[in-house]
Amino acid sequence: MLDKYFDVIVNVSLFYGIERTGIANMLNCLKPRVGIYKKGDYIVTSGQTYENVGVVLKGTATVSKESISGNRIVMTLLKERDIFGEIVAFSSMATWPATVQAQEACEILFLPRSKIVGDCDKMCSWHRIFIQNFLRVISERAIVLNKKVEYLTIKSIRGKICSFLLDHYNKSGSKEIELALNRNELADFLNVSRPSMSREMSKMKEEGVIDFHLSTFRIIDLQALKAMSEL
Amino acid sequence: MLDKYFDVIVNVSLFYGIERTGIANMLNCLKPRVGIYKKGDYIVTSGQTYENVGVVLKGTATVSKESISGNRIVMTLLKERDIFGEIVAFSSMATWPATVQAQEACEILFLPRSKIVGDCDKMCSWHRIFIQNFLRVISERAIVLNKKVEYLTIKSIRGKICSFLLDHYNKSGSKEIELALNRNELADFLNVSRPSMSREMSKMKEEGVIDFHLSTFRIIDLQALKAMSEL
DNA sequence: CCTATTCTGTATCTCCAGATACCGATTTTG
DNA sequence: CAAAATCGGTATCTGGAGATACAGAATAGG
Repeated sequence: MLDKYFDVIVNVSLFYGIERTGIANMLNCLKPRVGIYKKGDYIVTSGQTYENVGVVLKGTATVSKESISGNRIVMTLLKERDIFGEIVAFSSMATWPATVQAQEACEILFLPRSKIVGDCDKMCSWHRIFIQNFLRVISERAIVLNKKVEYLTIKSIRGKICSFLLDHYNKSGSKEIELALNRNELADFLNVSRPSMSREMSKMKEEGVIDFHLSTFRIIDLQALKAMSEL
Repeated sequence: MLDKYFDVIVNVSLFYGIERTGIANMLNCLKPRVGIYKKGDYIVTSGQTYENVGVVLKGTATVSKESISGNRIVMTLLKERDIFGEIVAFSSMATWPATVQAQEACEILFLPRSKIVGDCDKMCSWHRIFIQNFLRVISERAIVLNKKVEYLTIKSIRGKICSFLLDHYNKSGSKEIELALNRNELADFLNVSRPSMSREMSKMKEEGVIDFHLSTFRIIDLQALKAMSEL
């Protein structure tokens, strides 16, 4: 029944490192449900009883949260192979904290939370890997959030830019940085306004700390960059 | 050998819901190590190879991070029964991202990461609970971080205060709120300066939206509070 | 119970960053 | 290839929040 989705499922991070036959056995034991949605359909709604971890098999969906005053804010965009609800699964929350809605026609795999840790008696070897994967996915989500908190905590725009560039430098080891984000997205990520960010970047270029053209950045004065990274 | 710590261990969140005998068996299988530290000793240092999840059995310790420019910033204070390193355990990180140092004489339990998911063949029932606990602890850490990101993303001080109070209201259901934080801690948490926060709170009091005296707050105009919660 | 210390509210001054508008550069698309 | 749409840099103006200083309230400690 899940055969047609197999090529997608095999590449879902929760199943990394498990062979096709293992996954097949596992799905047998997890007894997942597949939901099919039309564009605009609600996949889960905020406040609804939480029961399953979701996996997008096909299509795209938005994760949104109703703010206190009533406006909906889109928080994430989900695409094929993305997971949602994985953090709620094992917390003590009983309901969905956000709404997931089909942005285009969607097919979703639901893995029952109760089955994941396994009442599968023999706790087969692939099940162990599955749980490790689960732990890894959640942990990495936490690490990303932690990093985000670090950026947001920096007060000045300059400090944010410097930290951002330094992190890239530390990861790649190269003073030449190619960003995947455009200015709007970067400004959004750092939680500042685009013109203010541009202004600050231009100043830094003038001062000879960095150079850039469109999405290509180059660190010129590494020392200065470090010194300014936490103003 | 671990007998003297048992009353502490029983109350560690990772072991919730497991009977004493279960915990004893489990510790047998996890083969943990206990480390004893004097005040000021380094328990783990940033960059060191990651191997164990830590549990504070006795004493207090600080978690600190070296910023890029070299100053150390204390991020958390650990006390008896607190866990550290639980998020790194299952990520793909190979080294400690922060330093943990004994603030007073400390005794620490180290649970080897490799044993946690269990090469314990029969995956005993308490082991399953242990892993569920682990998942819960990490998930809840992620949820807290997520909440923190929400607060930090709000631009205005007023918005932050409103959201903060509303969250408390939603949790307790009461318009009378007793805070555990003092002004400095609250300002720190919201990442604003204390005088600026006080100024804003006073304005809101004047406007008849809230009332407060020291750590006792009262919501007067709930509608107004909601309306302002995301300026 | 009185002193010392910490905590909280308030005023002033300065300035950083947001909002807005606009233009040129770049990319997309028909 | 031309027209349209998106994207990026810059200028101006303004407001909100930070820094600092200080005084009164609350709490702790002897």
